[in-house]
Amino acid sequence: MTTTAPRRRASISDVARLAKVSVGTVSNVLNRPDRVSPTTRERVLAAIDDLAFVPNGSARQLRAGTITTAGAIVLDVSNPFFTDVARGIEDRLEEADYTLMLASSDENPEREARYLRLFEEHGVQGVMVVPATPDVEHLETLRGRGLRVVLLDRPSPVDTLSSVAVDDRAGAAAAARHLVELGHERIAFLNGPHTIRQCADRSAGLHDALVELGLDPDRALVEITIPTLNADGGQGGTEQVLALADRPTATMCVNDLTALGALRTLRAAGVPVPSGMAVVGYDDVAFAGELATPLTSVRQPTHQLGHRAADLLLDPDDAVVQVTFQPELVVRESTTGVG
Amino acid sequence: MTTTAPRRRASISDVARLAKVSVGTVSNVLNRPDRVSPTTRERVLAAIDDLAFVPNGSARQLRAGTITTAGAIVLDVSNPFFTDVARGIEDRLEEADYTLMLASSDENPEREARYLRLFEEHGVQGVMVVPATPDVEHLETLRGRGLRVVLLDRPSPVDTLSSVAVDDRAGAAAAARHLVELGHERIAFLNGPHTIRQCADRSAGLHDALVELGLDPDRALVEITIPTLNADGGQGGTEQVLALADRPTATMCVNDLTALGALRTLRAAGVPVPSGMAVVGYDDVAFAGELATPLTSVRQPTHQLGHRAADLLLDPDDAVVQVTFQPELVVRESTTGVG
DNA sequence: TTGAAAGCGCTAACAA
DNA sequence: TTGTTAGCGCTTTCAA
Repeated sequence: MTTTAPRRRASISDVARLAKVSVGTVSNVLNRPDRVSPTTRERVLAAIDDLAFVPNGSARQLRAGTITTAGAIVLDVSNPFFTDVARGIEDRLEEADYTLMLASSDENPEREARYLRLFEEHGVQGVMVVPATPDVEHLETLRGRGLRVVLLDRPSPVDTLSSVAVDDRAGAAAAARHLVELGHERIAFLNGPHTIRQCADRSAGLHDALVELGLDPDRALVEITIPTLNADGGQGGTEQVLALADRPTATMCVNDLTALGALRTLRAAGVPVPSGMAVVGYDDVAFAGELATPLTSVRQPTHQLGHRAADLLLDPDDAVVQVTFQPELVVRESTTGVG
Repeated sequence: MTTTAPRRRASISDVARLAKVSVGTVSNVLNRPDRVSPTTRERVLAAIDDLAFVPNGSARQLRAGTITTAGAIVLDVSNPFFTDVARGIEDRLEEADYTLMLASSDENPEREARYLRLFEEHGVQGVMVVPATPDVEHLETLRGRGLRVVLLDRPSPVDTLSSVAVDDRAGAAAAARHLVELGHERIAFLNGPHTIRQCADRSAGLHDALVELGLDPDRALVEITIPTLNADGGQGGTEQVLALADRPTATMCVNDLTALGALRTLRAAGVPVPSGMAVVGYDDVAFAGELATPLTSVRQPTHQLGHRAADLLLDPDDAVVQVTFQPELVVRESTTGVG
């Protein structure tokens, strides 16, 4: 084929003119073909083909008011945890013939706001968001304006917003209990800022468990705040842990990417895992079990999380529902050693 | 705050009425604030705030004709290779204040077509796509209609389309040479269908290298086609390799996710790596170096790939440019053993 | 079965 | 500086 110079997109009236019918008829061919006689329909379809006509979505939407598109904002698209969740969302949306616009806030509230605005401007049916801040007032406002809003991976702090979450306190507590049972009495926790709810909750879960087990958290726990929740953050955090005067014997990581960085750093420093330092991750991503030292991690039902979120977004009753899943500790050699 | 019942979104004329100005003035406040006197501007902004007015993107776009949004379609959002590429795209787009709509074709041409259509309907500035088929005619057509099109991770077969790619033949050839130098004379290749260009090219690169080294590809190479280019595919493919009568001594995988599945399967079967079976991956994703057996892999400049693609999409001259990056073999223990 | 026309919300040209 | 108005491309009455 020859590529023609880009020219104005054909519109419905171009089609109408070529097919010698009215625009209304073209629209009917598009939307209610049975109302059009076979012969004219044929003629119109031929014209559409001829002009390579693609209906203008903006115009359609402007007229119709709403569309079958939903938006999702996660903290980091390069984190397998979030892409697995996105996959769950997509799978559910596809059943309903909806499409997903996916964006990444990078844990930055301004980026989150920017995408939220973009989505709203484009009239999405609703948004699923992993909030970058504890504050969800802007999301309540959005809901007040008629958009569906579902909080992702975060229990709703208000009863006007639906949410789908995993019990982060329980997950972190399970990990802590496991470490204490193995005899660890001093634990480092590489965590993100507490403005991210998951981080705050996991920290609280650790605290709770330590107290419950009769340990003094102020003494048993060293929380190190890392700037980014990925391998680089894990590396930087681990360097700090290794420099600590009274070095902990175990490191708990806020997610598996962070744990990956931690393992890498420990290996480079010649610290054996788990005998020199036990390591626990969070998320149980696909590669966790295949690492040099298979990683003990807290598994979350990612796909289900996304699937359920999309389900709520599509709920015809627009009910407000809070769903909480339970995580599961998966024990591997990074805490128990070979065997 | 109290959540009010969802009602009709405020429009520009609602704002105008409340602020006692014309719609034109409201539009000016929004788009050319300096043309409006401070007092009226104040009044309009107050009204905007009052009504929680958000301009309707569809209407704006319908009027303006185009928007600062670009679309990208990759084969699989859960593959770190593609999310890293997406990250590169986003970073470049953000500089230009563009936003990205990301979608995943799952290697399915129909899904690709569906998203392409969605993007076009929504008037995106352009699309960056990793095509699911060798055929790019539909993309040329799209370009003929005035959309920017950049082929991602795939050299353009035509001179009307820009592309950003990595030399897949060279990457595969380097891996093959490495294996042959280590003494392997029978190599399994877990590959996807040749309808995916990367798969076809990597296969060709392997062939080339073997011939060049004086080996008979028909004897030295066993290509096994896997249905999905992920860990599950790698597992299934490896099971087939292990069942082969004349078992190869090395397995080359079309990507690292596939290699992950291969390593898992080999471990479960008690086959030591690399002494029982050498393994090579492709992409050199973040975890490749941290696996139980650190993975030899072909590194690609993912972030650059995306960054450059977005760059071409935004090019004011709309020039047609074909960019090819060179990959780099990263040798680790999955081929050389401990040491 | 088909056509005519109103109008979705916005921008931009022009007038006042 | 502000207001008026045409029109972007489409869907949807209502009439013919």
